[in-house]
Amino acid sequence: MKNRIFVIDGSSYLYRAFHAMPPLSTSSGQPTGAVKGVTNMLMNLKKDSEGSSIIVVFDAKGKTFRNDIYSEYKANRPPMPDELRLQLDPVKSICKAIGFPLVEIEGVEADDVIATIARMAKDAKYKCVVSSLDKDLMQLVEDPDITLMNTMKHEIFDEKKVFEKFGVKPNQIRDMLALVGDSSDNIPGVPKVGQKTAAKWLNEYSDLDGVIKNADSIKGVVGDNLRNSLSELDRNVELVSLKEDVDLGAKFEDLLTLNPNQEELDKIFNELEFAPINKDKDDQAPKKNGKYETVLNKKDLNSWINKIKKSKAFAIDTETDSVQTVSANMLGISLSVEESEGCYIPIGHDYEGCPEQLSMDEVIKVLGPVIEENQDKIVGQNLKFDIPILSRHGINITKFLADTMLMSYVLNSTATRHGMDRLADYYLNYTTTKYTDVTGTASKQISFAQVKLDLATDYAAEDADITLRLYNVLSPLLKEKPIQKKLLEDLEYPLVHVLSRVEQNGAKIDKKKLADHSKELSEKIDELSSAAFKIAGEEFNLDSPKQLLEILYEKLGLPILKKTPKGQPSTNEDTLQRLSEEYELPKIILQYRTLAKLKSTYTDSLINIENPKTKRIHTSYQQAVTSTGRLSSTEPNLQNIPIKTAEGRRIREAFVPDKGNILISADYSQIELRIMAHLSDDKNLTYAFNNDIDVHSSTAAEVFGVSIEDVTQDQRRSAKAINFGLMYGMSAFGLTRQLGIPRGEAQEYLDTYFARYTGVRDYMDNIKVKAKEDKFVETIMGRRLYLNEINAANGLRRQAAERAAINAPLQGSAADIIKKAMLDIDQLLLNEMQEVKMIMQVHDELVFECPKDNADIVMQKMKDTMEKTVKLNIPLIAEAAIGSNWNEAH
DNA sequence: CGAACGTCGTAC
DNA sequence: GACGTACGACGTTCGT
Repeated sequence: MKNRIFVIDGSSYLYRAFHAMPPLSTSSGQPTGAVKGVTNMLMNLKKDSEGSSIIVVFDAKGKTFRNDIYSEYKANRPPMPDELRLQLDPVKSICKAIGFPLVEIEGVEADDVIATIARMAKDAKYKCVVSSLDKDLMQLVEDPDITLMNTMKHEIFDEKKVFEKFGVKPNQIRDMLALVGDSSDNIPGVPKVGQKTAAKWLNEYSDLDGVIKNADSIKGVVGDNLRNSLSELDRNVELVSLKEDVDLGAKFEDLLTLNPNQEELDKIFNELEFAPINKDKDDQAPKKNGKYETVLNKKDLNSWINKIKKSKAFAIDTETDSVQTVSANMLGISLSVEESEGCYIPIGHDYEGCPEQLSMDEVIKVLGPVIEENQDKIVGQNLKFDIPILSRHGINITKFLADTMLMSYVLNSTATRHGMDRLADYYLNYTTTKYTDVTGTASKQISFAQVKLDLATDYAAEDADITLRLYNVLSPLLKEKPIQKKLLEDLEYPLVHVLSRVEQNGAKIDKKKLADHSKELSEKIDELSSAAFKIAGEEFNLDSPKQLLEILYEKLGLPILKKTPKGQPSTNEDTLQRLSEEYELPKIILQYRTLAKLKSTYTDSLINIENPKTKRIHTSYQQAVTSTGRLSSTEPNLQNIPIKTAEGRRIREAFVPDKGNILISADYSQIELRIMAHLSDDKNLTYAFNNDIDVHSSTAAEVFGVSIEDVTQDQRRSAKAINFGLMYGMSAFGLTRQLGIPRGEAQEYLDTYFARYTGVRDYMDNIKVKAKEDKFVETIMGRRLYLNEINAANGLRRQAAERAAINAPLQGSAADIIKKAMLDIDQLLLNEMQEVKMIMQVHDELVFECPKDNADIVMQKMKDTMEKTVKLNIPLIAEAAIGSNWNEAH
C-alpha cells in the first residue's frame, strides 16, 4: 500500500521497552535493554509495513506551551531514570541509521507533532497509522483515515474500538478527558467523575457544552462537584486538545523518504554489542541458526564425550514419554557445550522407518560415568525434572553447576514465568520451538517417541543450546548480586535434590476411605440439589454462578448486596451467608458448595491422581513460582488440603503411612509473627515470645487493657484477627469486615495496637519508605521481591504494592527458614536415618513417614533441627506430633 | 474443540 | 476498593 504512513510515538516505545526488557548492558556498563526493545519493535514494524513510510516522533526537552496554560502540568512526573536517559541517544541514532525521519520539536509535545503529521497526511490523501496507545491521541480517530495501533498486540483502534473501550466516540474523547482529568499529566478533573460517569453525561448531552448547560440538573455529590469545577473545564479542554499546526520545518513529502545508512547501523550495533541483523530476514524459514546433530553411533557419542570433558560448562536435557518423574521412560538426552551447537542422543524413539539408535544400556554405560564425573559443570533448566529421570536410569547427580530457571527466579521472582520459552524470549529475544510444535496437541498429540529424529533433534538440541545460552547471559547478571547468588547456590540449588526426593517418596492415601467418603458426599449433594430445585421451581446448574444469579436475583427477587468486580451481582460465600439469614436457598447453596468442593477437588481428584506404579501420590513442588520465595504444589496441590471443618479433616485422615510406619508432622509455631518480632525488635512482641506467652492473648491484653488472665475468648479471637491482618497490611475497613464491628471500633483497636506496639508501627512505616526508595524488599536471607508498582500513580495498585512490601519479608523469610530446615533435615536423614522419609511441605509444616519404632526419637530430632536451623532474636518453636494419619499427626 | 478468562473456595 | 501468597474445579466466551 503506497498511500499510507506510520507515525511512531518514540518516547512511549522507549518507556515500554524499558519496562519490558531485562536490564541488559554492554561490557562497559552502557545500559542497552530499552534500545534493544525499541530496535526490535521498529524492525518488526518495518517488516510488516510493506514499504509504507515510517516517521518517528520524540518529545523534545524542556517545557511546552501547556506549562504556560497551567503551571502544574505534568508537575508530578518523576524524572526519567538515568538508566533510560542513557539510552535515549542510541535509540535516536538507530532510528536515523535505519532511515526513519526523526521529528523532535521544542515547545510542543510529541502528541502535537503526531497530530500535525496526521493532518498533513490527510491533506496529501494518505492514510495514517499512529503507533501509540495514548488516550489524548484517540481524538484523532474521528477521522476514518487515521487509526491508532497497539504494536505489541496488533490491535487497531478505529471509531468502533474507541467506543468499546471508552464508551464515547473519538470526537468526544477531548471532552471526556477534560471532565475526567489525567492523573499522569497532573490535570485535575471533576472530583469523583471517572470514565463511566463522563461517558454517561456525554452520551446524554452530546458534548461538554451540553453537559455544562445542564449542570444544574445533575444530582448528587458529583453534580455539586461538576458545578464547582466549571471554571476549570475550559482550561482542561485547552490542555487536552492537540495542536495540529505545529511548524515541523519540513514538507510532508520530505518525511516520506527513507535514508538508510547500513554502515552507520553496523557501527552502532557493534558499539552496543548487539548481534548484527541479517539484512532481510527472508531466510527466517524453518531452519534455525543452531548447528544440531543427531548422535546415532559410538564414534559420534565419543566425540561428544570428549567435548564434555574439555568444556567448562555443558547443558543437558532429557526427553521422556511422560511428565511423571516416577514413571517416565527416558527417550533421549541432549547436550550442548558451545552456543549454537548441540546434539540429541535418541535411545527410545520408535516409529515406522526409524533409523537404528544407540541402545539405552550402551549410552548409559559410556556417557553415564562421564556425566557423573563432570556433574559440577552441569547446566540445566528445571533439573528437578532431569535428575530423578537420570537417576532412575543409573546416572546419579548430587551436585550441579546451575539451573537457569532458578537463576531467573532469584534474579527477579516477580517475572510472570520462568519456563525456558519465556526466558529465551525475554533474555535472548529468541523464539523457541515449542514442545507441541513437534508433538501436536490434545487429541492429535503423539508421544515424543513417535517424533521423527530430525524434528526431535531440532527441538531437543535447541533446548540444551538455549539453556547454555541463558546460563551465559544470566551468570554475569548474578555476579553483580553476590547475596542473591549465595542464596541461589547455598539454598535453592541444594533444595532441588531434597524436593526431588520428597516428590519421589510421595504420600500414601487410603483410597477405600476416600471412595466411601466420595459416595457419601454424592448422596448428600443429590439431596441438596433436589431441595434447591424445589425452591427455585426449576432445575438449573448449581455450579454456574450465571444461572444461580438469575434464579436468586431475577426469579426470586432477593436483594443484591454486593457485586463482583465485573459488575455482576455476587454469589460468593460472604454474600450468600448474609442472605441466608433471611432466605432458605442461599443456605442450601452454601452447603452444596462445601460438599461439592470436597468431592470434586479432594476426594475424587486424589483417587484419580494416585500413581499406578507406586500406588502413592507424587505432587510436584514448584520452586520458581511465588513472588515471595514460598514453594507451591501442583498435581495435586497438597498445600490446600482442608483442615478447618470436621468434614474437611476427613480428607486428611486418608493420608496414611505404609504398613509398619507412622506419620510425623512438625510445624513452626507462629513463624511469621516471630519474624515480625525479629525484624521489628518490638519490645512487647519480643517479650511475649521470649517468655513463651500465647501471642494472641498477649495482644488482646494490650489492646483491650486487661490482664492476660482476664482475656476472653472473644478478645483473643479479635486480637488474632489483628495480628494476622497486620501481616497482610490490612486496614481498619478490613478489620471491620473480618470482625463484624463498626468502623470506629476497628480503628480504635488498631490505634491502640500501634500505640502499644511501637516497634511494629515503626517497622511498617520504615519498610514502606525503604521499598519506595529501593523498589524492592528483602528477606532475612537476602531474597528480593521487586515491587514495580510501589510508586504507581494508580492509588489502588500502589497500595497493593505497599501491602506486599509489608508481607513479603515476613512470608519470604519464613520460606527461607523452612527451606534451610529441609536441607538440614535431609542431611540428617542421609547420614543417620535413611529409613525416615520426608513426604510433604506445607509452608510452615513438614511431614515425615518412618517406622513405628523410635518414632519418638525421630520426632524430637526433627523438632530440634527445625528450631536450630537459624538463630533469631526470639526463639523459634516447632510443634511435632505422631499419628496413624495426617489429621492425627497434625 | 481447546485456550483463556472469571468466579469461587481451599490452604498457610 | 479496602488482607498477603498460592492451585484448581467449573462455567463461559472466544477463536480456530
